[in-house]
Amino acid sequence: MAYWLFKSEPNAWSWDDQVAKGDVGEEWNGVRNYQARNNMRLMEIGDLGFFYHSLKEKAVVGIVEVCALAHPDSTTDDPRWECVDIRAVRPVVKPVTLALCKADPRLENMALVKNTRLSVQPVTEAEWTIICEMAGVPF
DNA sequence: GCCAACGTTGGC
DNA sequence: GCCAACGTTGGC
Repeated sequence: MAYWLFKSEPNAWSWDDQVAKGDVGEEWNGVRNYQARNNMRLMEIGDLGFFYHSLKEKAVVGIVEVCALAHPDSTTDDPRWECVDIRAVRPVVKPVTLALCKADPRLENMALVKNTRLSVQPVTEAEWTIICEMAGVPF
């Protein structure tokens, strides 16, 4: 069981869009970055992730679960690009902002803090626990 | 809207 | 295989 973080611009694909897909979930498509793709190839069914809104909001707003392994990205014919499917599990009680993560010395090595441009990132178990606590989510 | 950071591309 | 140029992301 591993933990991840999925970054999205809310005007392109928001938490509400994700929730509307229900348990069927949705492809996390459109990723054109090798590091992000490689992370998705490592994912297993049932892995959990944070759903993060970039730009104006800059906060973790929900919890998602991987519900399909990496497969070709349907938005391109280029065989290099693959993606997983994810489904919404539950919203957070309190959004955890980037500023909060930066302010917590336990999170200073988080990819979210150190590598702001990576759109699909690994999250350590320690980071997962800390942010779930801050978010008021029982995981 | 600007700019820093980073990734990718392509010429050599 | 190096590196300059360029494009994109995302925080501010």
